[in-house]
Amino acid sequence: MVQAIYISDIGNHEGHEVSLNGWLYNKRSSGKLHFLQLRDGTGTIQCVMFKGDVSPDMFQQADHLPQESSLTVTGTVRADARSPIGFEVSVKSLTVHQLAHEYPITPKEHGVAFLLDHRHLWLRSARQHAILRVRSEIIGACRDYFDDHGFTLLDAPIFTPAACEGTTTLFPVKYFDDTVYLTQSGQLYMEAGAMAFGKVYCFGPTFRAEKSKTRRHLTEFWMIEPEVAYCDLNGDMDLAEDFIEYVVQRVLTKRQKELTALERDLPKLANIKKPFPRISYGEAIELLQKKGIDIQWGADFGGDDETIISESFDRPVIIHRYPTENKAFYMKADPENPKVALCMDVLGPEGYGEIIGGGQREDDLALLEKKIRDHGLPEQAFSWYLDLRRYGSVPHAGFGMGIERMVSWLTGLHHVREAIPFPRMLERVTP
RNA sequence: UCCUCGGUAGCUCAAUCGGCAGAGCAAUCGGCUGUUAACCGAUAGGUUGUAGGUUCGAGUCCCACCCGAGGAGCCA
Repeated sequence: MVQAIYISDIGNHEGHEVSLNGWLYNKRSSGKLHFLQLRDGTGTIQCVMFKGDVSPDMFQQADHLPQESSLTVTGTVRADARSPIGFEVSVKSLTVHQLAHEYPITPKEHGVAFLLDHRHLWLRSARQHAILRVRSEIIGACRDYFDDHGFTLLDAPIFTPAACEGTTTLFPVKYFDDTVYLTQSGQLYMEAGAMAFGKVYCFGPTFRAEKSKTRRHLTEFWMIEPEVAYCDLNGDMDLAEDFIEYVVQRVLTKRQKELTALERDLPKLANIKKPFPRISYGEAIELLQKKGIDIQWGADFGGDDETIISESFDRPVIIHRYPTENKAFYMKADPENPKVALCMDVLGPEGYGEIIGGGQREDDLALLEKKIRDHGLPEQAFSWYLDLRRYGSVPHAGFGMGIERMVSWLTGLHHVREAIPFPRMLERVTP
């Protein structure tokens, strides 16, 4: 019995006969030989079949293999300087598991709409493969970071009774005779967790029913949210900075092959090291004004404004202390200047926009009650949350990081839709 | 929700002023002993998003709707 191996492991089998289980990625023919590009999920390798080496039937069959047919190829591993991976397989026999129907995604150009309609097949292409392996590494790095720094994973619920922030649109779900909503953040639950465990994080899907139609938005995305008791805004920024540095450097080390395949500028990522520049909202406004932008204190940053700010630095920039007005009710006002909140955003470089948003939470019961009233929120729905301020309230802080935006930044994507296996967007929920 | 652009063969696109519906790739058949999005020859492939209207004649002009892409606002 010939040993079945993965293509990623091919280098350990030079000169030996092996079997490869996979799918036909592409095929070329030259009369008396066939070049079969076989992929198995770990890589792609060229399998060369000479007419004299196999039966006439097998050679004829190999000439009529549709793209993505499932195959087992048996042959001898041979070093070859012409191969991009250094090896080829000289085919001795071929088993066809299924002759694929005509495959819609050809090795030519396709439009985005067509590819998204065939997302379940698009995942097989080399570029998508590289992106999603980087995503997998990013998620692994995020979890390892928090696990190794004393955090406890505490899963937040997906069904929630009310808005976390009131302003953002939620997806209603029929829940027996009631209506509940798909979560838009696990934060409030993480605050409960921080009071119980000290340091916690959650990682799960998040839903926003905003009718956003931009390269940075999905209606369903994955967010990782740490929350730390006895932590202030500065501690929160320290955590975000250390966390991002770890994730970026780890992906750079372990997924260099994928990043190179995606033609990512590696030195730019290697440069992502602590400390990150930290500027206040007010300083960001001044920076924009100096660049000739007509913007006044109190205004929100638009996408273009964020890009201008982030392109002024060679690494992520932390912007802190935004105006309290228009910010979520749970954000703590700065005791030294109540017009601003102890919150922060981390903007990715190269115009990638907001990667992280977070800050210090309001820990005073009376102030929090007042803010809930001022925001017109149903006090009853937040009574459990207010308990956290009744029973041993302490300063605490946290943040949320959008996984897809991180993936987009690190892989250099133009749109977050490629950063998740099956994107959900306005007007697109299939496949 | 608003603004802009688009919808023609399975895919990517062309079709001049309103005048015969076209090409490349994929498919099918044939050729080639080193191809790298292989190449060469041939065959087949169409309700031009939908429904109205103008016209001798509409892929092309007008109206409505559907779908998609890009951007804005909002956010991670």
